[in-house]
Amino acid sequence: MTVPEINSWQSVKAEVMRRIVERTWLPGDLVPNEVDLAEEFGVARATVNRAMRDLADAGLLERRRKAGTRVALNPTRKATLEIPITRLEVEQRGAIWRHAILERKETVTPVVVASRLGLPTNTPMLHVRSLHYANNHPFLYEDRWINISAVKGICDVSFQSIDANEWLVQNATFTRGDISFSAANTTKQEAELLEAGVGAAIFVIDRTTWNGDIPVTAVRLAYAPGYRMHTEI
Amino acid sequence: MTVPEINSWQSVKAEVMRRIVERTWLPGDLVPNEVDLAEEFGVARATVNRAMRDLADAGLLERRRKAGTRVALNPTRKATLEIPITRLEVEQRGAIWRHAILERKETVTPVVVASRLGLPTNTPMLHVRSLHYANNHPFLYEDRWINISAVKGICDVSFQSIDANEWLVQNATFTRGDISFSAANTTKQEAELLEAGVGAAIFVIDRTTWNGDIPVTAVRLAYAPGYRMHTEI
DNA sequence: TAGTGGTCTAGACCACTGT
DNA sequence: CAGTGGTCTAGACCACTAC
Repeated sequence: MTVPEINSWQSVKAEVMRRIVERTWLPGDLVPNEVDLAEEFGVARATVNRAMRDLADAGLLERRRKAGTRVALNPTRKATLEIPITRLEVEQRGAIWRHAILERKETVTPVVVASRLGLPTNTPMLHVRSLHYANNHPFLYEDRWINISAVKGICDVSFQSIDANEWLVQNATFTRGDISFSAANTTKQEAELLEAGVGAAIFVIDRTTWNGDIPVTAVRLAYAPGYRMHTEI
Repeated sequence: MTVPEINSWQSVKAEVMRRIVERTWLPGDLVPNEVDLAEEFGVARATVNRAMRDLADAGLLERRRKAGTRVALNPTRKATLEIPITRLEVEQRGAIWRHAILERKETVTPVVVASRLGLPTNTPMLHVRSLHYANNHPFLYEDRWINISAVKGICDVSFQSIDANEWLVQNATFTRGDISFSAANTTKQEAELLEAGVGAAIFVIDRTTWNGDIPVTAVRLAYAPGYRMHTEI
């Protein structure tokens, strides 16, 4: 027998995947329950469970109590994106990172930001605009609003030597966030800052984060033209 | 006692998260090992393990054998993106989906596609270009190359009533894929197809998938202006 | 109401890696 | 070498839900 032995949850996962890929189990099919699979593979049910849960998380299986486990009809594959700190992202590309503060002002929430964060319009906020460079070329334009009362000590930070994202990540943990990705044409201002043509297509990330129910920060990240976000599934 | 009882991996996770958020454990700190936490919380070690593994997956903890578990210094939060089937994505927005095939041709691999897939340039491929509509407005322009020998029966499918992505998803499972997201200015052709201005910023997804080591398909998805991809973390 | 997945436990052994 | 996380087991009870 040259058949790989099944004795770990990873090998169970591989075998189940093989059956899906080779169409032994077709999309929509009900697959055997955990007890039967455990017996067939000669492992404990917990081991089968770990493998099946993993595959369900990946979107290849759909599981429901009592109804059992089915091969996903529309395997909505899930891709995991890492949201890195800009400095590290730049450095990982072998470039030298630096950043410059364009503006840093304590003010109250403008309407558009207030509604996005669910805050009253007179909430005191810190508004920081900055530009990140890779090897002295503009890399990212960051426009950030920070809820002062949610982040202790924020007013004493100059952000000259550390960027807002990195400081916040280390000093203001958040529990949940909202991210959207889109494409936009540069405005005149953005074009100048990013040293790009007016109207050039740029990749934009809008992110809002909360700590429990308290809004922490809302930020718009506009990447210089040519930026790609990459992942594997 | 108004303290929430700790008796499940979710409650362990919540308590550990609370300590991170409230800065009882600071970024970079070594946290107690699983045995100690299990004793403190009055649960089994497997339960603690499940919670800690979950937090490590989410990027809040860094774990290494022997070295122990630390609060992540740079919590690279991971966002999970669902890559849906276009028809479902359109229908979920309450719009009516339809699609049109612009071109469908069996040919050999052009150099640029061959190198991306790692195939010789004379490999027989199916080239499909199509346009997806939401409520009769252009929604997505899809330019796809399919490795004929990797997908049995592909040549008999007309893609008139079902789109290529959906057919492939159900008939040609893949084991891994490569996705990148970027922004681009429309070309003249794309602008006409998507009924947008020339140079409008569009959101682009490039995806390549393999089944084991065999390349299956490479596709470029160009979304009409205004498209946003959204997720939560 | 019964079948299925979800989870917990207590104990064990293993794999990796810092010292 | 020894400490830590990674995983497996056997058994148990629970939660959800299709029927």
